[in-house]
Amino acid sequence: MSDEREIRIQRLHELREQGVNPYPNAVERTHTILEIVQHFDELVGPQGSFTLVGRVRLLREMGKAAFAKIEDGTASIQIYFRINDVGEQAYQGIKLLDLGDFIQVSGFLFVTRTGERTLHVKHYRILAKGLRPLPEKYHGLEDKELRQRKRYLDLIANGDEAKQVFITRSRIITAMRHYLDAQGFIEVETPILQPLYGGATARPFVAHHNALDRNLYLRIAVELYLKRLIVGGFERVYEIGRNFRNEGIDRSHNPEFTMMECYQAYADYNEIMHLTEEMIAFIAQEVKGSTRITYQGTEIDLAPPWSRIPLLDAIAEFTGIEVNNYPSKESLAAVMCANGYEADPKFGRGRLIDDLKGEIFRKGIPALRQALFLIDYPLDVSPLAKQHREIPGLVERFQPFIGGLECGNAFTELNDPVDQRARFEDQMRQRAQGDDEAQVLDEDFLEAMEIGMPPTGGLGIGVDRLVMLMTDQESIRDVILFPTLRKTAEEQ
RNA sequence: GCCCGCGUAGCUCAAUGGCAGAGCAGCGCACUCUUAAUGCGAGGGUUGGAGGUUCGAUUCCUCUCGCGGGCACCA
Repeated sequence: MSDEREIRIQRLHELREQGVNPYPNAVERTHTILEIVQHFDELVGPQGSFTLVGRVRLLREMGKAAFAKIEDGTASIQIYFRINDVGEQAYQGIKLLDLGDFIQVSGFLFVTRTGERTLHVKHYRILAKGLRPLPEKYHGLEDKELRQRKRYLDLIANGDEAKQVFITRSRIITAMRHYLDAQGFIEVETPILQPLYGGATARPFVAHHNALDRNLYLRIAVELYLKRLIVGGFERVYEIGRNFRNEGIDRSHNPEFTMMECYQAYADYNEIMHLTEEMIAFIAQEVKGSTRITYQGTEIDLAPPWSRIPLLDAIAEFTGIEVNNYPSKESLAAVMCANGYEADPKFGRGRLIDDLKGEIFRKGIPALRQALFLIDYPLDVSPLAKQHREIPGLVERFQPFIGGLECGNAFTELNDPVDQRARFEDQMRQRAQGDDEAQVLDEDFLEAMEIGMPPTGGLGIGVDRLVMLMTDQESIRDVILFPTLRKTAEEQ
């Protein structure tokens, strides 16, 4: 490795000795390569003069002529050097060029004998010298670890395919903003460093602020801050931002991930369900040109309306367990074990029901791979959601599932401060019993709610998972440019 | 955290209880329309790391690090 680097450094010195600056400040460029490629037929001919820039991706020397391929951010094109045209001295300079160098080339356009559109170079100069070799040109970079650790190499070596995921990601977020803005939502920014964390069931990362000499938490959700803004009189707010949860890493979890949360005053979860399916269908239409997507081999139509399935009905249908027949956690745990499911006795009844939810998705049932809403969840695992208007023990909560991926969470927000305090106190009891993921009581938030919070519907969407769906990626690490990884051997 | 799999040259991959190989990249030479250019030549490795078994380990065993998959946890 250092061999090749040494050689390139040597060439760098040679360039400097010849009075050439290998890293000039100013660049000339008349066209992007894409502009040239798209209008080639109009521009072709020996009278033309075009100046392009790009990275050298291929270099074939043939004695007194040479072909290369350069690539800018838009496209790539073949270029042709001939000793008669660039001059002997400049031609010898090609020997100091390496794959990966950036160059600026000027010349006219022609078509080679074999039909390749090519720039015939009259003048060139180096724009930036690369000191390390690029990944192999044919197979590209296939090592998943290297692709993630050194994303720049992935983007170079695997080209359009690698870039497309992240271009689509950007478009998805843009489309999401357009949709919400058009619905009258305003985008806000709330603290990432929080004195108390809340809004989700998760362990936080802890940071220390030196000047204040206190710990702050990286947010696990933005929920409680957005609700304060609803109290403050904003009717529709949203935030798209990073959340941090101190938990394991797997195909659908990264410790830092992007979530969109929105809150709409005077709405309930039925209206939010409508918003959710409309928004995701809109995004698909904008990004894919269709509401139909294929995820991991399954065709999914995101066009509304999606089916709405009460959670307990789904569990009954796909596990045979009628949860309502087992009103205590002991009886539910017993029937779960009898049916071959694990039931950890330290969990509450709602949590057992939530586990059954996980089980039905693990079965890979085709009906559950479409876009759907599971609705009406147990109260004790939903401390921020309002009690169901008709069914005791449940709350008005739903989760959108697409392709079997849980990609959000929403409810009719609890706005009764007395009930909210009781729910927090229940969470604190669970915390005292050793559940370190139970939510913590936020007195300032309760005070806000006591000022008066209108009936409100709220939604959180896991943006990374939405990107996975729209780009047909099986791992969240493939839709995050720099996913969280372990330390390398050198770092330890 | 637990279980399974993987880790060989810069990249993509072979191989074997007995001298570790190929293609691409790099180096030298030749070649004025190439297309993963071609031909000739010479290089390149602590086989992730540490230890053990063995006359001999890259191969077998133990530990460890990293990656992937599954489980657990969560979204």
